[in-house]
Amino acid sequence: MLGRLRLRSHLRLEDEEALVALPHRLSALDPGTYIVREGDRAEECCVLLSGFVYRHKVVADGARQILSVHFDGDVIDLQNSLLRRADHSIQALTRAQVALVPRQAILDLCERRPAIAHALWVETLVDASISREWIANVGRRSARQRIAHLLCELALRQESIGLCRRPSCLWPMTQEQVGDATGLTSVHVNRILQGLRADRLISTAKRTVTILDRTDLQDEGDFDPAYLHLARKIARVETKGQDPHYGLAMADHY
Amino acid sequence: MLGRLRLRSHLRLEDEEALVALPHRLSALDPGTYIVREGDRAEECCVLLSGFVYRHKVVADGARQILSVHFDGDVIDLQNSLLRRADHSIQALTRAQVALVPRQAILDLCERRPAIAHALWVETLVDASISREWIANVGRRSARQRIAHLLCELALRQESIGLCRRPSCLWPMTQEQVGDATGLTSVHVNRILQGLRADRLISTAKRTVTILDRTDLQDEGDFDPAYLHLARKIARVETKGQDPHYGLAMADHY
DNA sequence: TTATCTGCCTAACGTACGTTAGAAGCGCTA
DNA sequence: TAGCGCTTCTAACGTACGTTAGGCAGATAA
Repeated sequence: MLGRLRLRSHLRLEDEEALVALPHRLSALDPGTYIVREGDRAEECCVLLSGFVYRHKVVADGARQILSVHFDGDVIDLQNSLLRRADHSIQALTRAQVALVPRQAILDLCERRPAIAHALWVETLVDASISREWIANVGRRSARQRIAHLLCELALRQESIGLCRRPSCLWPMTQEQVGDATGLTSVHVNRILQGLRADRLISTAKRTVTILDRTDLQDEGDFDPAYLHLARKIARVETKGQDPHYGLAMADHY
Repeated sequence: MLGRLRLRSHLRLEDEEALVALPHRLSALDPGTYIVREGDRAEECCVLLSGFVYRHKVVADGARQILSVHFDGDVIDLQNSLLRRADHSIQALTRAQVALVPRQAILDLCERRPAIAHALWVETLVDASISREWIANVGRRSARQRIAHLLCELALRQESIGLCRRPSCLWPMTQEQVGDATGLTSVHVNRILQGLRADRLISTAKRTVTILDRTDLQDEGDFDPAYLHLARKIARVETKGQDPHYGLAMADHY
């Protein structure tokens, strides 16, 4: 189960056993629960087993900025646990299950097994790459582009781990949360989403989006998946429009 | 000289010698020169010895978003060289000197010396932390806050490595570049800078800013230096208002 | 000196967003 | 079935920005 932390680096030896053997405790979280609060000194590192969580910061006037959204298998706070003082909060978006690993255990493991250190490092680099794309998204794109881009990212990331099947994906965010992720207000998010629906780009059902025209939506959102550093295989599948369980990722980096 | 890559992690043993011994070649760059272009497959990793560089992305309509600004001692593309395919460009802002290290040499060194791997990892984590702060800056703060925040960040980071002395710091960016970093237009940047000058918060001379009231500017910009993960020593000096050469950093994470 | 460039600055005008406030719908629970 | 809370949606109005289009000053060069 913990092995599901699916390190994407396919440098997988019997290092995997060492990972599964890490001491940890499981925890189930209700929506809205804080996993880490800005300013905390984290002693444990958190691996997300199921559900959605997001990171966020709060600025001067109380406005919130969502920094990233995570789901099954993501290691969600290497950042906070290695740098010690958390510079942002992490909160459950849906009901979620996490495994908490003592940070020292991870550090020791990294020291003993360079391959694992490398794999985790790569995870944080991809995470940073996504952050950079978000800077560009929020800084230089129109509201419609921002939301289309976010939709494409979440859909593709979910597909890459087999969390959803092709035209549809999970979309547990409220419009207010979408606004917090894109630097908009919920009112404006509503306007834009209606526009995307009217233009037959997406349709929404309860906690789910269906992307009616992938190519068009990617164009609308100026979305180029390169920044996700997914495997070539995924990219190929994408163009062929098949519908398997993907279950792999990350081949670009070696 | 290369030893100046001053890894901030003060976990410094004779690992330092191994770092200095890395094979590398030096290169001098004119302003505007590209070090890496989005989409490149980088074979070398770049350490900035002197001068300013910035990372950026270009979005659909040709607008540019600056993602970060770097100066002396920063390792500026671990990201691009470890993930192989560059997801953003890196460009010289001023005349600059860089050392180029073959990426394989770095990987080998990391494998042999976990302490170095750890130190570099921490660098990338701090880099990611700064990116997250920029998301919040660009997504949820007003134009005035964004610019004040950027000023505070660059000033403090320069001080932390002894690049400038207290009230003033280097400011080699044009107003257009400030706009590209904050998601604004150069016209509006000009308006805001004039406002900050009128309010006696800053004054500018050629390629230099003087921060007339640090506390006020930090308040204006909603700036809390925690996300830079600098040493406690710096934070202390800051409140006492002394004026030494700082020359250290990064103590939070162990 | 004039020429050219780049960066700074100004002004008039336009608009993609935000703000406020509330209604309508949808699931809970009782 | 009523009641509650949350989310979606609507509408009128306001504004912090962007856009366009220059003019001006300081550098560098011929």
